Parts: sequence; structure tokens; C-alpha cells
Amino acid sequence: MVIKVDDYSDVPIYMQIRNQIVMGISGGELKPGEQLPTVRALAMEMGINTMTVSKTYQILKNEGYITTDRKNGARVREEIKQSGEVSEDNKAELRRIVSEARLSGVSKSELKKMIDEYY
Amino acid sequence: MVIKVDDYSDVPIYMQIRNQIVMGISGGELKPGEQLPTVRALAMEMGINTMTVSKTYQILKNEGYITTDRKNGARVREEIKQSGEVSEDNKAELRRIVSEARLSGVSKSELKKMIDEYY
Amino acid sequence: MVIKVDDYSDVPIYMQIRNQIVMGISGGELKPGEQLPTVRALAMEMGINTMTVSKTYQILKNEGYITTDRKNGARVREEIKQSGEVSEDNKAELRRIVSEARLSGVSKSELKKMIDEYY
Amino acid sequence: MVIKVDDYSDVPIYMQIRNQIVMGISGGELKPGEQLPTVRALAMEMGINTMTVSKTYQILKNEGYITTDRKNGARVREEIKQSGEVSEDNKAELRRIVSEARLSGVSKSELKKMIDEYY
DNA sequence: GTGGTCTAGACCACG
DNA sequence: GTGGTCTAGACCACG
Repeated sequence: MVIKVDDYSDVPIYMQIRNQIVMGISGGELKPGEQLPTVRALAMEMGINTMTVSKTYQILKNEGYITTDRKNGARVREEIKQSGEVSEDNKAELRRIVSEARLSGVSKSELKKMIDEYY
Repeated sequence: MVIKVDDYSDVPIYMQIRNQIVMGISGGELKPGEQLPTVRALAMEMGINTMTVSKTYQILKNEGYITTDRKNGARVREEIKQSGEVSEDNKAELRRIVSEARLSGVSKSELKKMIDEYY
Repeated sequence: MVIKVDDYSDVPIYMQIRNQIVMGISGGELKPGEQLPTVRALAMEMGINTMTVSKTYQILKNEGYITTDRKNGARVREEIKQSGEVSEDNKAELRRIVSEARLSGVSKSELKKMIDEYY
Repeated sequence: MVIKVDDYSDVPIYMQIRNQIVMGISGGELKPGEQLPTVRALAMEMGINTMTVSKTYQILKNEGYITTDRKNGARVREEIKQSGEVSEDNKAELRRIVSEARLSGVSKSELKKMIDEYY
């Protein structure tokens, strides 16, 4: 899986990587149990600080998307715990996006089409 | 319209206010042409600095959501320019949210229900 | 001659009026010697403060575009003094505009076409 | 590149700096990808507040002229997006300048010579 | 070390 | 009275 970082985005690098890995898992590009590159390897490959990648993995672990251990490194979790709910933060973000889209003249059905596309 | 700021949020204060005003306009709580509180009044009411509110108003003005003039203060724009499109940033955000929701076990139709609710 | 003011422009009202009168004179819509409305009449007609119009006339007088006296009110000057030069401020502005146009991909000849159009 | 601020100008400091950087880019004094001074360095050098410089950089970033990232500071954009058009504000300004020049006895060809010089 | 955010306080032009 | 600008000074996340 290729991870691309936009140096000039307002989104911090560690968060960009986190987001791409989450989308990779959701999209099936990263399979349950699949091994992730080591912190060092990924940092080297992307030309960024190891601390940045380390922070990403820590967050993904806290969120329950991956597991880490000294022996096996980082792996996609076999059974990701499903809350069955959209997080409060994401609800707020979704509400903001829908509001802005509405004011931009985007129709409800166009938004739903985007859900279909991204899901 | 009541604006609430979460001091512990990662979202900067000026952006929280901006988001709530945009949602207020989209939701009809703030009508086209309606007067917004003055920079000073809103700053006082919320216990924050005038510069912070001023920044919010300038962003909203730049985005075309409000107008300001020296005489009358700030007002919701009568005719908000409609791009007809979801911004690239919002598309990326939406994609992230959908991915996370999917991994949380939220169904496509539940997400669409949320669109209906927020639109 | 119809003067229109944009309440939401960053350009102060007195300056908007001043600019339109200058362009009116340059374009021939206002003839040499032609009478301008009184401060009071113009302010009333536009629904603005008399002080604002007064300020405009004062500036136009200082710049040599109009004459004012108690008997005849304000008139377009018969012989506007021609410096034969573009003012330093306008040179700086022109330079800024040309720079921005150039970076926007506007060609030199397009700019010259605009000169032809406006002159 | 030397940036000079006129304390007595009506143009705000942050805008004067913005204008000079834009003209620097257009004139080739600032190359694509070139590093700009840090906010602090420029503020110190010019004897002004960091907030003022920060505002300038944010405007330039919004306008697409520069990019900023936390690691490297601010840089001139490699690929500046070209609208291919003169902005409405600049058109109005150009019209005003042409009118004033005409009344000052400046010929059309002299104005075009200035376009050649500044382009 | 970098840009980003925020405050308290001040002064200004405009109208 | 209104928004706009600016300062001095501080703290923060990111990397």
C-alpha cells in the first residue's frame, strides 16, 4: 500500500498517515492480520521522522485498529471492535460538511451518492 | 442564536465559531440579511478576545457567507454564491468519516439517514 | 449621472463616489463647467450622510477636478490641470495589478486591450 | 529580497508586505520553491510584530502564492494556479487609474509602455 | 525551530 | 459605535 503525504496540508503528517491506513483497512487494501512496515522502514521510505510514524502507530493502537508487539511489529487487528456508532467528533464534522455542501447548492442525493462511492 | 465554544477542542476557537455560524445559516437559524452581533458584543458575551471574533468574521466574509460594513456591522449575505460542489477538503474528510463509520459497523443507510437529518 | 455605492466594498463610500465622479469626467459623462448636485441633494438621493459627500467634494476640489463656491455650488473644473504624469501611488498600484495579472496567466496584450477599452 | 514598509501609507503593513512579495514573485526576484524568511526573522528584520507577518503569510497562502509547513517555513509555490483573468477588483482599479491618467494628459501609448515596463 | 493561536490593550478611519 | 489594524507577549502542536 502506498502512503502519500502532502507536506503543505494543514493536516499534520502523523494524522495523514493515520487516515490513509484507516482508509486502507476499510477499503480492504490492508487485510486483517496483515503486517505493517516497521516504524523505521516506513519513516525511511517516506523521508520523515521516526517519531512521526511512531505517533501514528500509537494512535492506531489506541483506537483499536492495529496491534503492536516487540516480536511481530505492527499488524492490522484481526477483530476490530465495532461500536456500531459514528463518533461524536465525526458527527460534528459530518454536520459541518453537510451544512457547507447545502449552502454550496449540493443536493441531498448528490451527498448520498458520495456515501455510496466512498463506502 | 447561541454559540458555544469547547475550550478543550483541538479546533481553534475562531473556527468553532465560524462553523457554528455556517451551520446556523444552513439550518435557517440565521436568516439572509440578518444582523450578527458586533465583534465586541460577541467577544464580550463569549469571554474571548475581539481579535478572535474579528478573525472569524473576516474568514466568513472571505468565504462569502457574510458581509461587513463599517456602519451596520456584520450581516448574513442575501445571496450566497453557490459553487455547486463539495470542496476537495470536505470530500477528503467525508471519505475519512465514511471509512471510519464502516469499520465501526455503521451501515450505509444509517449514514444516509444522518445526511437526511443534517441537511 | 447615476452614482452607485456598494455598502460592502472595502473602498470607503466617500472614495467610491469620488472615483465615479472622476471616471464620469474622464468618460465625458460630466462636462467641463457642469454643475454637480449639492452636497445635501446628493446625500439625500443616495441615502448617506452629508459629511460623506462633503468629504468627497473636498477631495475632488483639492485634486483640482472641481471648483466650489457658495453661490454656484460645485462644478466640474473648466480646465483641469494636466500634470502629464501618472501619480506615484497609481504607478505603484499599476505595478501591483500587472504583477498579479501576469501571475494569473494574463498576457501583456490582454492588459493593453483593457487599456484601450477603459481609456 | 529587500522589503520596505512605508509607515505613512494608508495601505496596511501586512498588505504592503504581501504586495511586495507578489511583485517579487512576478518579477522573478523570488523563484518558485524559494524559501521565504521565517515569520520571526522577517518581523525582527522589519521591526514589526510577528502577528503582522503571520497575517501576510496566511493571505499569501490563501491566495495560492506560497505554501507553509511546520518543518520548512514558507516557500514560493512551485506551481501557482492561474485563473487566466484579471480579478474584478483589479479591473475596477485599472479603470480608475486609466481615467485619472487620461485626465492628467497621459496618452494611451504611454500607459501601454508602462505595462511593458512592469510586466 | 517553525507556524498557528490567543490575549489584553490600544489606536484608527469611517460614517 | 463599528470593523480593521497593530503591538507585546505568551503558549502550543508539530516535527
